[in-house]
Amino acid sequence: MTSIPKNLSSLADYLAFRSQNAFLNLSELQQIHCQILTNDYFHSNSLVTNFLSSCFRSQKPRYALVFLQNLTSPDPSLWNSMIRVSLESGVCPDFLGFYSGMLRNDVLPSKTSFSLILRSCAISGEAQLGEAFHCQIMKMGFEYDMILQTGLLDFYAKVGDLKCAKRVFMGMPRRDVVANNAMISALSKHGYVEEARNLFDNMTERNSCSWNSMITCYCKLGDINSARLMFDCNPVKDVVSWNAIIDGYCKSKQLVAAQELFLLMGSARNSVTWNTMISAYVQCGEFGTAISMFQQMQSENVKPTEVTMVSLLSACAHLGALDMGEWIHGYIRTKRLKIDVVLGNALIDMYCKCGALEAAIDVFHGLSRKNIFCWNSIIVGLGMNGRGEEAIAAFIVMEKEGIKPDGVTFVGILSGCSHSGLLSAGQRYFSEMLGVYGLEPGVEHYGCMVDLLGRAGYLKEALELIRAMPMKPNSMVLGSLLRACQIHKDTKLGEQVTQQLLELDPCDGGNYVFLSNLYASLSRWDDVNTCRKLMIKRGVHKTPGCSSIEVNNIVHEFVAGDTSHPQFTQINAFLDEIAKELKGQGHVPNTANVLHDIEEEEKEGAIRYHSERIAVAFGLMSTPPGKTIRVVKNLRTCSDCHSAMKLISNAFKREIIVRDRKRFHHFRNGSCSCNDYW
DNA sequence: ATAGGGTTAG
Repeated sequence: MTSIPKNLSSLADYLAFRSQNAFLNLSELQQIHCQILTNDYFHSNSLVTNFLSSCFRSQKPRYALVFLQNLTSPDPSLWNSMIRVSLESGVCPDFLGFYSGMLRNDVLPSKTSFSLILRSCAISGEAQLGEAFHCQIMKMGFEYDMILQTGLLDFYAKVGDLKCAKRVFMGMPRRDVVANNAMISALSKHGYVEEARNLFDNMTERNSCSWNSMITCYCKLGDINSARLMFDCNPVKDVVSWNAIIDGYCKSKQLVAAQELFLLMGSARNSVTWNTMISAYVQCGEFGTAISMFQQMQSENVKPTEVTMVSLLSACAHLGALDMGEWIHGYIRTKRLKIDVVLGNALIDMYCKCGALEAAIDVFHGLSRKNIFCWNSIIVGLGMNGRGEEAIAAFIVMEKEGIKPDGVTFVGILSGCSHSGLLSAGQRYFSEMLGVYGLEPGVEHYGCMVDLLGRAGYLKEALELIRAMPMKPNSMVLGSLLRACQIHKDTKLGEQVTQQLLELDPCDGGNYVFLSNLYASLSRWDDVNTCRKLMIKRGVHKTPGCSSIEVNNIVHEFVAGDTSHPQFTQINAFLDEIAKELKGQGHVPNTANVLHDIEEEEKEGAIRYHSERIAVAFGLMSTPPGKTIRVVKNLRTCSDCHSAMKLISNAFKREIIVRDRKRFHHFRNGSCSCNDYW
């Protein structure tokens, strides 16, 4: 390491260089601190600002506070720099700490200090705190100038307090473009397009931001045509205008139009443009396209950001692509991207949905701040993976930390109880929702309860609950009941429910298959035929079962009956070998039996097994012994495959994790984490 | 001052 320069200008250069390329450790920060103090630092505000910013970039914001507390100057400008730096860095904007630090050190906050603090409150959504500061500003008797007023206006606009925003706006003696623009965005946030448009039309001066605000305003309302008109009329188009209209097309599901504009932009695209497109593809389920867009983005030297990572992680979560998810996590670390609540949540969700619970828990504990999303993701994830008790334990800790649960939290808790068979706990939490937490149960919570009761065999109670519901049952609720009928072999009720379900959701192929299987189990072949014909008549197709497995960073997909995999012959031979092995262990295959599986796949061509079995066979033959096999399936796994998997996990001494449509099965040593209860 | 991101039951 080179020694730290002594004179001010080379110290500044050194600092800029070091802090950009590496984390500064504490001793290096201390040495630089000493150098600054031995120099005439009062005349080098920019150097100090640079130093403070280095502290933040090196993730040692507390050292910045140490630095400031050693100053004796009553001048608030360095403190203001600190707040500004903290705002820019986005790491723990502890503006409240800085404010009290100023007071503790007898530094009188200036008007600028308050403006900055208001911005911090606006960005972090601290509505109450910001209002308190507003009162403080009035008490201190500051003269209201444009900057302060615009700050207040922006604060109220950002926290969504339209009334106060209007009051500040009206009270302004003069309104410049900035103020008008802030007001437009406040109005647009509440959907008042006409008022916003009025203001816009009456403005004497408009800049690109004014136009862009109107574009997003129309986009938010779904009026893409008016948005496009604004875009076309905008004489000062910039990247933001393009990005806004592209996002507008994406949000209204017109990806072709979005792609067209995207291509037109050429090299004018920035990272936001790419992120917009990538997230749009992820949201449409076109994960492959999203990933190749990411590669293209890199080849065009546009820096991926935290937002890019969030979208990609979401794609991994859907695909169950753990290897790629881990690669992204590594990328985040090497590029030192900031793991904030949103990115943290995306990581937690990805690991949970890939069945890597320990990794999810590690990320969760590593977050310095956790919001309701993070808690919900870990609670839902634990429940989904059959760890209901731990989900409840997490819920209890969450409460202790003062985070208020919401509807999603209860979906996680209740479904977790259901997956783990915790009947009484589930019932208790359901009743506490309204009684203790003041949350009105929604149809999704009733759905969870029907599932919980039904699985435990309380079919009558489940039916009563559906009758007593304040809303109409949807297909999820009836589907839960149906599943319970199937498990507990109540064919009579099952038939009734299926009929209802068919009326409610005539396009869901799974329902027809269930009904057909139900009739078959009663040997009512005429009804089986009628049902099949009805399916054909209505043009309903059953989603084919599809399982994927990631081997050496390549996702292999298997569909029953599809022989296109290059190693088809070897896989098929290996499947026979497995079947022999299973037979030796006393497993009686029941694939010829159409009785009990809602979503049994067609047994076509040369492949006689469900897709998950093929994927597992491929995994066994192409990965080293002892490696965990992870398979993702789009439908629910059938009971025959389920019992086969248990035996395979034992015979081949492998942990097999199958994520089916609804939950995880962790097969190990001949048993499954779901306790055969799914 | 304007653009891009996350959790939900069968």
